[in-house]
Amino acid sequence: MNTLPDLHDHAEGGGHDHPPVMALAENYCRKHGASLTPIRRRVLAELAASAVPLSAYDLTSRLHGPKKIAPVQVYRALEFLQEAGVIHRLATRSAFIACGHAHAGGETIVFLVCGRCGKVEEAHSALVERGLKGAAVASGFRTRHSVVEVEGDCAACFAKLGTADTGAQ
Amino acid sequence: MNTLPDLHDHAEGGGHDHPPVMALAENYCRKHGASLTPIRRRVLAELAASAVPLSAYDLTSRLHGPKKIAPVQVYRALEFLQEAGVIHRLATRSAFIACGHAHAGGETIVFLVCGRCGKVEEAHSALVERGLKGAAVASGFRTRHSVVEVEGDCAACFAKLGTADTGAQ
DNA sequence: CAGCAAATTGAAATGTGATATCATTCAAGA
DNA sequence: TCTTGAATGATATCACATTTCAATTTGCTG
Repeated sequence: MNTLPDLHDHAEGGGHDHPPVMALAENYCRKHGASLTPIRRRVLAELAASAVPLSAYDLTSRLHGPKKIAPVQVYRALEFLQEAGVIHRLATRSAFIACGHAHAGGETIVFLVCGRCGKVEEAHSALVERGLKGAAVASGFRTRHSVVEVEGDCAACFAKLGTADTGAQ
Repeated sequence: MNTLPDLHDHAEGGGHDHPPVMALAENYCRKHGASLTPIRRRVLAELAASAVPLSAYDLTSRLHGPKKIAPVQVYRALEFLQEAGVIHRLATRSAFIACGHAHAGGETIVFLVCGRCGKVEEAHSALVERGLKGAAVASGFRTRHSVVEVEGDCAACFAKLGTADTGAQ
């Protein structure tokens, strides 16, 4: 029931050992002659281990171990990881999530963001793609990329709510 | 050619005298026993007169006349105007635009944001609505609201580009 | 190995976006 | 007039992001 096509959870199977997104990152590095340096690896690992999006400053505090890490360093890692396609930034939250799925280039991702527990799942929708394309064409607009973020209650949180407050509107 | 249905420009017809959005705001105030105070009016007027989205701090600097206005006051005005539905916030820009169209409640707006000139137009798409609804239903997600922002080149900027850089990918 | 260039990291400061708190002013109604 | 609620003014602070430049590491290439 939770394995519908085109719908992915961000819990990474609860794995905090070596989640698939790590392999994706390593592949990217191999292909591009880049390197998954300690900072980048740690940032990605924290994101992959988190059930919810983390802000750059969340990451900064989680990463201060023996050596102190400044925000700018976290931002640099985040930039790299975004280019590698293994993390996404949620504009509505100013926060980041790891993403273990390989994305076809240019495909628009629909982020379903739970306003209660903060969890995010990704979805794809051919209808949304076509709708966005249509809107762009209608105005002669040349799309570079699209941001689609839906805020609401995830299934789990919705179920936890009493029937009060849930029905109307 | 530029009057296709469901497609609106934000130039407000170049009007900086008494754009339609002012009338909308006044209507809202009448209906809600609220008042379009000087600060609110000035913020809205600046937004209505601007061809591009303005940040809260853009507005703050434009508004400091005889009396100095602090950011928090601008944010309060922005909050009020958002509730009135006469301005929108662009999450991808952290900036605000005035909007002279009456929006049906709950309708998702597609913002087409030009990365070159900064201008924004609004569009609506039944396909996008249906796609988002479908994605939500597939995951048992209860939508509160959706953010859809498309970044690219508007028709005018696209036309200005040489054929170089414009064709492929 | 020496020397160089490019990539990465470290460090400090600053810029930008948004909110919290509390005191003051102002307008409308009892 | 008194009171009350809305709006404003002022200050501080939090949160998010970038600029700048120096130091270090890495991987060649001679």
